[in-house]
Amino acid sequence: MDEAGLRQLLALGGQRRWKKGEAMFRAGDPVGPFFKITKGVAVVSRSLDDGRRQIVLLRARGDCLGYLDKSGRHAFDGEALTDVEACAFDRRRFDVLSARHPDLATAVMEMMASALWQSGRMLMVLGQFQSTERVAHFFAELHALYGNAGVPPGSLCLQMKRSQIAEYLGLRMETVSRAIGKLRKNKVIDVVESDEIVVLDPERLREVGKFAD
Amino acid sequence: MDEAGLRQLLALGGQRRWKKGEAMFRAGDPVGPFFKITKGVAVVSRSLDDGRRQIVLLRARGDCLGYLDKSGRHAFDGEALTDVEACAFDRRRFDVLSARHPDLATAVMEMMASALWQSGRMLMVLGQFQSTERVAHFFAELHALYGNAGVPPGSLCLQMKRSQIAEYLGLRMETVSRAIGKLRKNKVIDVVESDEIVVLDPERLREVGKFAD
DNA sequence: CGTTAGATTGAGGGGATTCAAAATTGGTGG
DNA sequence: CCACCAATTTTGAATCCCCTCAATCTAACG
Repeated sequence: MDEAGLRQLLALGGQRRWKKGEAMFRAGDPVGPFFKITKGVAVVSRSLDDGRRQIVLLRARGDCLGYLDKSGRHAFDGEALTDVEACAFDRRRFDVLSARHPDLATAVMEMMASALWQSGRMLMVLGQFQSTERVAHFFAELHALYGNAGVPPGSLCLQMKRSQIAEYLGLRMETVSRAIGKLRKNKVIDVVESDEIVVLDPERLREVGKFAD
Repeated sequence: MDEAGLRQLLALGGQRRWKKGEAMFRAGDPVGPFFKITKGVAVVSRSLDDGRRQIVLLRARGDCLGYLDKSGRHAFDGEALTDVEACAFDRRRFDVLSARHPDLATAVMEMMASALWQSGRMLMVLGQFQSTERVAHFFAELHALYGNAGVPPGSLCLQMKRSQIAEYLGLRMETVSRAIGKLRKNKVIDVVESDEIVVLDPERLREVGKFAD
């Protein structure tokens, strides 16, 4: 994307912040701007009136969220998992700009394609994997992500409580805890301070979690 | 989209056909053109080497498939569920055209957004619903689709074997069969000829299946 | 009428859930 | 620095739901 376009794009975005646990948007609310995260982690989720909740997507720095609408209203809930900072983009002005800049439209499509690919993988995980496989897959996924972004090799900071991991993996908190225990007993991972885990055997972790690419 | 653009678009597409059960593309294969279905139903799926398989998306007339790639290779399997006819579009030429026609880019984005919305809903189904809820949800979804497209009100032609429904809902064939039996006993649906079901009580079907909009 | 593919039904076992208790962690103020 | 409390995690026991494996039933077809 050329410089002028990039400057215009940045000009569109107002910086916004949320505290850990705060709602960024709620399903059913009229849609406002959408967001591109510059700091922190957020989750996109969906809830039933009986309390059941499913986390649909994890979003970190560089990812966008809040763009899915059903006739002008948010289709999902968005929540700050940690403290979050994000750029807010006005939809209409963004659309106008992207009509003039094909590169931008391409970037949006690539983002959506990546989200689709990821959720296709999660459908496999939720539909076919059992608990230990799901948890291993989750750790392997984080391991692959952190692989790029520093920290001592093999060390993962979860930033999610067991109950949130459970909501992501379609399990109960206790089941997640038991699965972690099993992986620990098998020396695949180690747990330090309950929200930091160390990958002892990446090979086996990917194997148990059927994690490819 | 204007007429000239539409004509160009159609000129891009070669018509292709598949017999019921045939593979349209396979995960790992180099990507070719993508497809827009003009007749029949197809499924997008993903398999593990141990034989477990998850159907990720159902695609009917008007839907596109085969556009998701991971560095030039198909990320999923595509299969004709019934006999299928589709328009095949060359990616590169399509991209060139869509760069000149913002409307086309918008249409693609809307298609992807709809697929994302749908798979978000399926994540909820697979992660949180129990068997009868899943099956009811599935029927309610079909009911809503067929609602538009004729046939006597309440009558659904499945076109899927129990084992395929099972692969879609993350269950076993036998469990699907039992769930159907339960819905039948409760007079929510009735079964005729094993691949045609009649919705007796749409209200309760949507209720059991937590189906909204 | 026999054959075959698909659907249903039954019995038994296993994995995840539920509910409850115990252990650990984290935060706060003394 | 430690005591104390709240929040979270872990563990245990009982239950439930789904899966597995097998047998039976049904429908379509030669």
